[in-house]
Amino acid sequence: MSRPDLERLGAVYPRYLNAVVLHGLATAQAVGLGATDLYAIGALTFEGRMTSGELAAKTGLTTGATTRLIDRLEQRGLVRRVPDPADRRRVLVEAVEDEAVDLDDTLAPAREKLGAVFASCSPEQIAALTEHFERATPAFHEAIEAIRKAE
Amino acid sequence: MSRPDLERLGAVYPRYLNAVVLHGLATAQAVGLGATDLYAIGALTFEGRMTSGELAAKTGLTTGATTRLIDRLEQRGLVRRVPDPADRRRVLVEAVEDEAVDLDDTLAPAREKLGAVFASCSPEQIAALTEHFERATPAFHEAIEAIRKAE
DNA sequence: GGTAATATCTGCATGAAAGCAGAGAATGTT
DNA sequence: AACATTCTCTGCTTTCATGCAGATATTACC
Repeated sequence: MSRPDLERLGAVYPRYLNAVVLHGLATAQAVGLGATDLYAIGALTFEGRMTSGELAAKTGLTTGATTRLIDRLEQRGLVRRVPDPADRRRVLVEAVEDEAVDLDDTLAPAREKLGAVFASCSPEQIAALTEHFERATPAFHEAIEAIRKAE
Repeated sequence: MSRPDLERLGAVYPRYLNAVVLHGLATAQAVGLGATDLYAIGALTFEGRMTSGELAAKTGLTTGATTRLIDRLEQRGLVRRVPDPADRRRVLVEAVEDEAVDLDDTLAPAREKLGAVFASCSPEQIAALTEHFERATPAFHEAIEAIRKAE
């Protein structure tokens, strides 16, 4: 791979990441949630129900703070507490589908604009992007883990 | 473009974005900054000096809150206030290079892991990714603007 | 030159998020 | 059956980012 290509990527990529994060912050603020709360909803939506403790690990919060986080989300009807039948100390938390309406509205502009970006891609480009996202996602999660361990 | 391709992208992409945002949050926390503060540094680094008011517009904060944001960053030596010679009401803010050492360390894991992801791409894939990032960045910024207007 | 508009800063107040330490409930371990 | 461990929750406290409204300084307009 030629050097100019990599240089261009190196210039573009940080700005891109910055924009993604800022969009996340703006979204959270628009729906009246903290950024961590918004992430938690995402995690619950994408990965399904999990225990309070698992959510604490994912968010990097203490278990106490996580209880409060779940309280907040439950009060807004975005999330539901379900007792774990197998271990009654545990609480399973699951996202309430259909209740994230305003969140959906807030994400609409991004969906629209990025939809346009993707729509003008060739199938080969879509394939390349999909593969990248698939590989980058675990990379970010590993980096998160490394960051937290280093603290 | 075939439907299965788009479905796969639709499944992967939200998780990817979630991971990026979470990484941003974890990074901010690791260096002891708020998420907004971290974004501000990025904006100043990538776009160069700007006035306090411009920074307020970019972050979505009031000018008062932005003054405090600059105070915080200045106290840590990450940012510098420079009087605008053309208009002495204004204050230009610029990132202090070389001072973001711990931030660099915190970003190191992501750089490494994502570097590996990019390194195993063909030149064509790199080109597709770079082009995507270039087009997605303004799309996100437009979406941010739309979100804030809708509020 | 005098008044209005603009840009940043300050004081004050508030709300919200998170940590910590201990309580309560359930499970496992010997 | 007793004890230790695990999981979530609660009370309390602290920290901190942010808004708001007014103060101050500078520039623009008439």
